[in-house]
Amino acid sequence: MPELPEVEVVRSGLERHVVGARITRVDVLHERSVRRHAAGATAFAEALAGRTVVAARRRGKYLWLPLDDARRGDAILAHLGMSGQLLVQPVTARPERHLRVRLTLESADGAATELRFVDQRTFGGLSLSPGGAELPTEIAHIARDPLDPEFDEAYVIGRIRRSASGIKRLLLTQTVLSGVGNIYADEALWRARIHGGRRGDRLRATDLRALLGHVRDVLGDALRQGGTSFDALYVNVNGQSGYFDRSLHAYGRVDEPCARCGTPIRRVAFMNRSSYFCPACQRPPRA
DNA sequence: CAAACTACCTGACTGC
DNA sequence: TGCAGTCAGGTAGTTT
Repeated sequence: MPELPEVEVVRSGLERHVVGARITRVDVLHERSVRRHAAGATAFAEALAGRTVVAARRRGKYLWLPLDDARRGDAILAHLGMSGQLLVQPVTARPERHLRVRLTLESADGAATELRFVDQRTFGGLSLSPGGAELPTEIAHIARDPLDPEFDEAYVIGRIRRSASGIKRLLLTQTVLSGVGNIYADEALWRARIHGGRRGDRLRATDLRALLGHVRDVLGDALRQGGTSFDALYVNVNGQSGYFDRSLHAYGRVDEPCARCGTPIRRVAFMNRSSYFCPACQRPPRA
């Protein structure tokens, strides 16, 4: 399940293997994967043909690939959703089961490869952002992520302390800070010994500073290990799985002993998904 | 305006 | 063996 570390692994792979390549052909095999491109699949394919990828950027879980011709200043915008993958493959490789969009590329030395968007659950997708080379307007509302050099911790703490929502819900709100999903939210809260149901406006600034430090650490740790992978749905740009799941302390560990105190990890329903926490280390707020 | 809820999607898995 | 039900969860859009 791609969160920020996984998306960053993909971005750096694209930077290495796709920047500088020219798009010679686009095949949209599943309309839903380009649904964010309002003009439709045919227009998407026609607009990309002949263009050259000049960079690979990221904010939170969004990726974009600015294209040549600075006057146009457009970019391919991508989100992996739940199960999306971007794979660089030789043209001879068999089509993947859930191959949705295929970009045929010609690198500077004339070699042909393919950038393939593969996505089982089709929550992800590609689109063309007309003026989005610097920051696509479609994601202007997405806050900076904790690994961004210009991440404004004081601003984020201020936002949290003015909200009556639970802290886990706030960590998942991409307009407050971006890049954190269910897995890393649970891990950071476990590290900080804070229960996800505690209200933002009832947390001390010092505790929030520590929590955001843990968020940064857990994202950084996962990034150094190449991202998390649970079910082979996520693989990086060359098809390699991450292995951070072995280092998780809370997420997915229901009934297993807490690594700090031995109390069994609990699982509770939360926003149509699950939250995992240690009921001893992370004291729930009064109802 | 903030906060909370729902639709979207496929495949692995569980229980009868 | 088959089949219905559950679960995984990020985001946009809708409702409260």
